[in-house]
Amino acid sequence: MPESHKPETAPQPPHESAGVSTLLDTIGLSDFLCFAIYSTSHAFNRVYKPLLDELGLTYPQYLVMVALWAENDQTVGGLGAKIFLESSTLTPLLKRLEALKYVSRRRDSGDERVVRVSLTDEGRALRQRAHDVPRCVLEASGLSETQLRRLQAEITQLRENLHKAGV
Amino acid sequence: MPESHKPETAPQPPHESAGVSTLLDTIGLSDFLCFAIYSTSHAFNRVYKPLLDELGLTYPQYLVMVALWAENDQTVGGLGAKIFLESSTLTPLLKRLEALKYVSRRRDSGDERVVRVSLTDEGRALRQRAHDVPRCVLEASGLSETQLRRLQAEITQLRENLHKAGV
DNA sequence: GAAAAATACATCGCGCTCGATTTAATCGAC
DNA sequence: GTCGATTAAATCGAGCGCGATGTATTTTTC
Repeated sequence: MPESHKPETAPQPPHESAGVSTLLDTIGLSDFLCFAIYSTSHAFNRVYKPLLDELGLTYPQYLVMVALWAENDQTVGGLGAKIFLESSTLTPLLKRLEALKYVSRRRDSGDERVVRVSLTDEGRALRQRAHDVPRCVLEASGLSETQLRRLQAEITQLRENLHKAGV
Repeated sequence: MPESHKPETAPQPPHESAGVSTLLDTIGLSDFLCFAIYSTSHAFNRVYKPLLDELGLTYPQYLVMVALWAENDQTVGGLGAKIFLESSTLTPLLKRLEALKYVSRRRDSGDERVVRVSLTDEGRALRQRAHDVPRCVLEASGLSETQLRRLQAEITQLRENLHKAGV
């Protein structure tokens, strides 16, 4: 717990030529990568919302559907590992998808601890109705597919780093 | 509402040489930029949590404190414009910061509609205790400051694009 | 200067997210 | 086979986030 003794509060002009530690003292919100990610995540959500409203889905529900369209019949834990969500988040979310008739939830007959999540016919059919969603979002992003892929790869790498650090 | 009639569900191998529209049919979660952002946002949160727990703050509360350290005495609306949050989110959050004695909330005497949020002495003092947080997170990110700044700028641009699209 | 419109914040309901804990089933050691 | 440890989901409480709505104050319009 370092106890430096420097002046506080007043909006200081940024020191362009300062070293890292000094920079970290004088930065504002806009300098935080985490804030850029945080706020962009919300911005994506706002773009998705009107598109997903038509399907009756929220964004995390949509992610689950995408995962199931790619591979049907997954466990709660398996979905959580892919989407990085805990069962405490997924269980109620999946119950809502079940209430919407898009998925079914059944205990695995071989291992009664496991719950298997599968697409219903309506869940499968939804894929067609959701067909244009990624294209609409791609357009809203204003990025070329090349830019997008590079950015996607860099951020995914960043996520891996953070996971490793979070041991 | 496009009504194509193609086979569904089974995990198809990605067509490396396919055009955009076909690509969008066969992608999985890992191909979505929005998912990379979404999951990395959560990953950041997990890195921040143990650091902020010591200060009694959540991540969005920390953002408000950062904003106030940069410029004291801001309105609810002004904070919301910077952090991209609605009053429905900020009002209860600010009340919690007030309960923690880090900020005070007062109606503006000139315009009684406005609530001004200011740092308390404890809120100012917290800045010292939070001094190492950005450095810890920077280290966890595993990025050089150069990489970090470039990525931060690109994502901020992306956020601006999404805001424009979301008219 | 009174009525209408706009502004700033607060309230409410719903869903997401997590950590901590609980419950049930399976696996391992013996 | 039984006890203990492990595993998989579910449950609970707290906080975030938003859209819709409400309330009080200000500004605008006439």
